[in-house]
Amino acid sequence: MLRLSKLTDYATVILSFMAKDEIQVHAAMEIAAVTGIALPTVSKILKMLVNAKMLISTRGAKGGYILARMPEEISVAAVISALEGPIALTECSISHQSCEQASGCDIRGNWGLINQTIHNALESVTLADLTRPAAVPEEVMIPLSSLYR
Amino acid sequence: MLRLSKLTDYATVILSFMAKDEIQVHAAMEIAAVTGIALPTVSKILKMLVNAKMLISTRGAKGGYILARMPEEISVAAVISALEGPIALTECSISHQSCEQASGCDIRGNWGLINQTIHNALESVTLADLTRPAAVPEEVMIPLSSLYR
DNA sequence: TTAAATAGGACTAGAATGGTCCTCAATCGA
DNA sequence: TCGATTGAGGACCATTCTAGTCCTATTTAA
Repeated sequence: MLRLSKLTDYATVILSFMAKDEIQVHAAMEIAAVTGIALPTVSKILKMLVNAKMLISTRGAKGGYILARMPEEISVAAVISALEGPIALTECSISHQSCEQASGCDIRGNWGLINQTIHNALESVTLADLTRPAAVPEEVMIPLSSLYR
Repeated sequence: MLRLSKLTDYATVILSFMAKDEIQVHAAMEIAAVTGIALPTVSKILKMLVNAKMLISTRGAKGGYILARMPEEISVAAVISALEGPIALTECSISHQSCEQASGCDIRGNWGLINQTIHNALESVTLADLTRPAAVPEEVMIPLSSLYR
């Protein structure tokens, strides 16, 4: 199914809520209330996004979270990476250690291309695109052939 | 990590081996020996591919498996679907049942676009492309804006 | 000083995944 | 006809991963 984890899904929901008024500080509890996601889970996700330098946190009373960058500068690819690590379809695409497959590994190079293609697609969509349903994002072409050298 | 299951990875290895001489019938045991994947696992994958009408099987002595279509006509998207079901990043993209998120669901439409984009990318790469490392696949453009109405 | 928030990590239950195995059915060839 | 070979179908298990919860420490505003 090529699935994205539930947490990543939640993250996009949370981030798009925050993107609506990006200069406002939001507490975890507020976000939980608005999105309907349980507080501990929201909290966990927010911490991950802070670690990924995607959000900035303020501790203490009146504290909370705020976007570190403009919604236009936060790509879906970045969100996925923050929650799930590097975007790659296959194991070998990440760690280039020896893979034990006897004959199959000449495929790897091409998997790299597929990964690249998908990465480009995800990179081209930003939080801003997600929050504005009818908006047309900037034109992005992904000519497969250009990925081959 | 946006990961593909190991079985799907294996499937591509198996299929590319079979694509090398596509008119030959290959037994599961032979494939296991060549690819280095354990026989029961190979067997399981082959059965799935048969169910997906991607391979044709012959029972009995001298039996085995053969590609149902030409390598050029088998897309990576089809392989993934065969092993993992419909390609979709989020749950809601598959079953359009009500999703309980209070405010986040205006995002859904745009997730659909991302899914479509990725699907197109995977659809545009075929088994033939995977087996010929240096080959340039047919030019495929994926203008994001065209996906919006 | 107290209340409100986040930081960091441990922990658990449940689901999914990868992998194995067994029995039945079909086909070929001697 | 019979036996060997090969796939079909499904049950099954162990391990890993995921989602989700909770606890304690730290920071800050009032």
